[in-house]
Amino acid sequence: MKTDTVFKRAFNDALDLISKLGEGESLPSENTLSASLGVSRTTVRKVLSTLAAGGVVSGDPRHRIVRTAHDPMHRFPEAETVATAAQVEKRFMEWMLRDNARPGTAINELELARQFGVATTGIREFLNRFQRFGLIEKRPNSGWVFKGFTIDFALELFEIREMFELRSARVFAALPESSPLWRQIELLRAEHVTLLGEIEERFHDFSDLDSRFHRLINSAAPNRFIDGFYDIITLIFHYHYQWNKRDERQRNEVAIREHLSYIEALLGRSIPETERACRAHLASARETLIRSTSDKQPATSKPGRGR
Amino acid sequence: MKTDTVFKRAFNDALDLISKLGEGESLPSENTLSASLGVSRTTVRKVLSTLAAGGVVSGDPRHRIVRTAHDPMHRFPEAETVATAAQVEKRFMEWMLRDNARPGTAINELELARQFGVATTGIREFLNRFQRFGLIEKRPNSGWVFKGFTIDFALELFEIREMFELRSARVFAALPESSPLWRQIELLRAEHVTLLGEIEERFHDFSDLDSRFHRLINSAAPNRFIDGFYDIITLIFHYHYQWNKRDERQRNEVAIREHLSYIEALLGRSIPETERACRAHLASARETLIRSTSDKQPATSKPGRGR
DNA sequence: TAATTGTTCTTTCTAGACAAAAACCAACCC
DNA sequence: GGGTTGGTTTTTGTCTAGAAAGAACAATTA
Repeated sequence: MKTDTVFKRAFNDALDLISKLGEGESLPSENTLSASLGVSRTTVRKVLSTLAAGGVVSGDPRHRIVRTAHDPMHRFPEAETVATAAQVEKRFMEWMLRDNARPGTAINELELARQFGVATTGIREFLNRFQRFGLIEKRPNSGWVFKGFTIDFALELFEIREMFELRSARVFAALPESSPLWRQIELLRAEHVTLLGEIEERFHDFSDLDSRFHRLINSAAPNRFIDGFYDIITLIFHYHYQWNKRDERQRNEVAIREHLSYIEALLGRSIPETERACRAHLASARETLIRSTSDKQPATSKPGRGR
Repeated sequence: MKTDTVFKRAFNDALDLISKLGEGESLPSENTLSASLGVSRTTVRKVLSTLAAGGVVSGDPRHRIVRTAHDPMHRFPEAETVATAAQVEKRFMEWMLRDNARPGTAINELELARQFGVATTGIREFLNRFQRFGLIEKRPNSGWVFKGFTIDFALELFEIREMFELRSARVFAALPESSPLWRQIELLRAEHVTLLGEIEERFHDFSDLDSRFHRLINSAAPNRFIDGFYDIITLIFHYHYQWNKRDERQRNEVAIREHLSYIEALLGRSIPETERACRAHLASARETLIRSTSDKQPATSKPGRGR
């Protein structure tokens, strides 16, 4: 059966929305709500009827009115608002990065399903999508092998990343003056400067800024395969940095400064300067990642199930 | 329920194997058969008991003997020996490339399942794996959109392909004399020369040779992401050329000659020469692909299901 | 008549079931 | 005692089912 996480998240969002409205104010139409909550009208109607049943909005469908803006119904817990698929991703990344799974470990669909509390279908679907990240491999009729979050993985990842990023940076630096990207990168520079000023409190915010910066560079000449590759980078870094807090503030400060020289070089329209700054930044990012790879020997227990 | 395609293929292979043995000869052990048929011993035992029931081999398990080497039991039809997943791939590629699906077409899991005669699960699994090929895109809770086998796709594909192949070719040309790859590429050159001599009859064999050649180049410095990208190339070309027979003989002849100059350049250890030959080959391959892309306008009907 | 709500139909997501295939363990045997 | 076969257990591949979410169509209201 499908979970109703979409409904629950929409319901919570609707409560937020209502609390911004005053008491006695009228609600927007179902279509408008559908757009602002990002769900279908069917779900909006379910939310509205739940709200009406709880006495938060008044009855007339043509003219719904907010009854109690504050102290409304209780929200659904955060955990119930994420789809199974998303939860599987989170739990798997946790298993892999935080629990430091050994290279060569056999992945058992059934066991993971039990461990994560979902059906095997959900695990299979995730593993199939995750395959492209190069960290697992399938043995037909047998199962999956975890190849390990190793130095090799980091090196291969960064070899491609450097090729792609240099290519995009060169294109970016050669962009015509009329390109709207110049304005966007100046805005991003400002964001970097601001964040640097408040680095002590806000260093966690760098992760998102980093992703947006690199994706902006790539947007100079869009290529779906490069975009797809950046999904890998983003996912790995997102989870990796969530569980590797060592020197986080300092690492991020260094990275921001590297970004700033990189941006300066781009704004200076100098391709050699850009390349230098880009290479320097990627080299230090690579070092950070390598330092935390679990480069143990492959598990001594039978690797997978050989025939 | 699981299909028994593994058993049926193993059974057919076992018949082939037996026909190579004489009548009265004794069969290898279950373990040996398991290795040579590429299935588990469980499946081997099922095959053996079927064979015994059909009177093809004698009874004593410790010493099985071939009864009738020729005129044995009837083989299972080819179609029953391929797993559902593989059939879905074939049918989908057919739908996409041969039936020339329009860019923007919504992909309906249920409809495809009905059309292909499999359960929706099979379709979902395929689509999830196929997503990385950059030809489809997912709308959560809604469905998939086919982005089209367009000129843009071909251009983006070849931009990456050129980056990867030039990188690998440069590494290859700089390989030490002691590398075993030099011997391998000489063997491949010989295969090219042979095929060129018999091009009139054997031009279909080029597809496989092409794939092996490019994968050899890439093996000079293995990178899982490049390997993964070559899976895309291989799949696209495999199916594409199966349904685009126009000028096939001539196209392949040209490609073989290009490969040969490419190989000569590599054997000459000349990086500039190698780059030139590599670029020339990829440019003509790109032209071929572009010429056959379905570059129609996106379908005018609602693209996907917007909210 | 254009936007809004009501109703119905379709499709996606997830659980659950079950045979096929693999893996494991025990007995056997020159 | 290492290889071989006989049972048993575990896991994978695929189908079916059913509620949630989306989409389409009809009715209604201003």
